[in-house]
Amino acid sequence: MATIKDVAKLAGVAVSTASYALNSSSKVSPDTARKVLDAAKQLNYQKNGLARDLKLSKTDTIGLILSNMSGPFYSELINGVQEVSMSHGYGLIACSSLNGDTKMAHKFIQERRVDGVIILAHSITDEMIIQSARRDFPIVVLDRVLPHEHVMNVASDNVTGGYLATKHLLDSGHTDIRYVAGSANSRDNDLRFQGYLKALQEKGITPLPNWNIQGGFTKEAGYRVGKLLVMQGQLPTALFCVNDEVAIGVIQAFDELGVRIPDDVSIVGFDNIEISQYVTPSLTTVNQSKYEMGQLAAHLVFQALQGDVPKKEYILPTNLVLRKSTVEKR
Amino acid sequence: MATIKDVAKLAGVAVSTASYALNSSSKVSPDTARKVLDAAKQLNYQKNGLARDLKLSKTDTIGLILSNMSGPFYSELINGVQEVSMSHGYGLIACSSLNGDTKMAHKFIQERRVDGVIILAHSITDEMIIQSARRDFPIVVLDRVLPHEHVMNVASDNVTGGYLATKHLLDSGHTDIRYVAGSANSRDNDLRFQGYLKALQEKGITPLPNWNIQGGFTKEAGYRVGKLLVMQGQLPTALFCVNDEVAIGVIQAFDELGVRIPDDVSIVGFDNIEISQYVTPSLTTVNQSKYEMGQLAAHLVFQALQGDVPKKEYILPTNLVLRKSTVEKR
DNA sequence: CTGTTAGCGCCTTCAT
DNA sequence: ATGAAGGCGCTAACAG
Repeated sequence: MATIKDVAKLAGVAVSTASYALNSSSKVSPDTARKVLDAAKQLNYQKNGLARDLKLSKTDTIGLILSNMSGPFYSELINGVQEVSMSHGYGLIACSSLNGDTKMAHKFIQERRVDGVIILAHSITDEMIIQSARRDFPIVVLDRVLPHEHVMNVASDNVTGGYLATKHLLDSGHTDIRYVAGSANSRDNDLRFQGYLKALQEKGITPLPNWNIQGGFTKEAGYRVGKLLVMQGQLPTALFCVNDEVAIGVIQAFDELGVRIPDDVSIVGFDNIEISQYVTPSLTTVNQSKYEMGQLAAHLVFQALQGDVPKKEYILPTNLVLRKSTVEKR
Repeated sequence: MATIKDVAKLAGVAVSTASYALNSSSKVSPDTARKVLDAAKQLNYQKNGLARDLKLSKTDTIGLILSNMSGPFYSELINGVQEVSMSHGYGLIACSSLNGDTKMAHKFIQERRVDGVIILAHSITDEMIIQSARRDFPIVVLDRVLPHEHVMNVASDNVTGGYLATKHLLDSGHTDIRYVAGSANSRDNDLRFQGYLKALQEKGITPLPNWNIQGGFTKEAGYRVGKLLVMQGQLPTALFCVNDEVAIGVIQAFDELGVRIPDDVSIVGFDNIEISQYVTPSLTTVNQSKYEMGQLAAHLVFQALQGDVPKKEYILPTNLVLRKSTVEKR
């Protein structure tokens, strides 16, 4: 591998001059510049970015840590982050902590391989985050609350989302509305459940303990719950699922067992992932502003990087998307 | 930011000793190791990964360049790459060249910020790739042919895929089968079209020029083509679309205009993206082994990194997935 | 087992 | 406009 030294030698100039030329500084005469560039081409010179980053103590890139790079939820979020990063002349690299493998995340967060980081992965511990957040290393966490001088929190309004979903069902005449939960230790899950409870309470309905059904966050979990519900023979008239994937699993189970949606059971999901509009029946769901979330997160990183001290907590609105999986109860 | 020097000083040892301790080398006594680790904790020391990478001339991570990190096609591919990378103790970082922004890709490919790279993005030019491929910097390109000593090619069997799709339609009694194309300069598109032609020829059918319909690779393109076809009033009985997204766009247009699928028109897609099973009617399509593709690509990178010289070209099988968007012609 | 030291490749101040 | 030189933070010979 040719280094800048080789280029300088071949061009017959000093290293510093070569560096200037290569970075198109105006401090170098067009003539020498051309000589240097020629030499570089001849040697197929490629700059070592690591050396440059080390020297300058910055990478001009920000990192995005997801729990699963390929999940359906992330598409729009990524686009939001990407757009803003690009407009600031920064690059974006993403990694996942799939199966709890935090190795790469660790490299992002603890080893200065990026200038700032956005985290949407619960396998990254609060402790790890706190250890690294500094004025010159801003961290934005999505969907978790983590009070810290240099950590910013962005989340959707899960409570209102849960409330809207349940309210819609209530307004449609349903009274037996169950909640299909995600994992117990999830904040999202709790918040959505809170919204659900609030709506019920407003109507003076007290949910039975078994109305809160333990599920999970996956389609498979939803499928299992769906089957179980039918086999137990005690179908409610409406179901609010912690997210769309679960809802889709339930729909599939119901479909196989001859339960009609929405005629027998109305279903509402959460997230408004792309697939939700394509399933049959199309899924009524709570929309999160995923694209805006990505944009905001990235904006915050750059503000902090520029020395501003932005507000630390942000809640993005959610709204109900009416489709065909819910219907007025007759 | 504390450096290893600070840690060494606080622990009262030399930097090298600190380095050994921090990297849990056996050359250091448990006692000193503890001292060093304590000092590190006290200073909240965080290693500078860039310095380490520069010194060792390796990053232990490989890069994945996609044209759009958030496309529906990539999920499984990413998982395949990720799994293999992980099993080799390497990290994986991904970037996208969305809107032709090759800045980050450039950092991956030309600036040694990763140890090897997998490219599935046509905005990266062959020239750029050739410039960087070396024995110690393996590059795997997906869906393009690029003969080069240190570049490996992996692709799906697009021709057979196109053939199978068309053959299925033919076997179902269709004779007026049109092709909805992607962009003209796309190799995938050409290959799938070739398969289509081959199947027609076998049956002695000569396609009219207007059977090859210019579309694009997106849902919107498909939607436009769908509308156009109906407005022109000359519907074929079957359609083979360059990919699933286009097919879904067509389905949507047909649905809105009252054209029944598959009764009026049978439709076959390509890729078997996740959504294709959820649309109504579910989409008959050609499956690509996306997960295996990711695995293979990663494997090749690691083989090359270990000094092996793997075969340069790989074609992965495709197969037809029968669903409800096609039917026997009556 | 521990300390000294030479770079990895680059950028940039300071002289000239 | 160009050159010499220091140093970013780390690892790994080498010497003791």
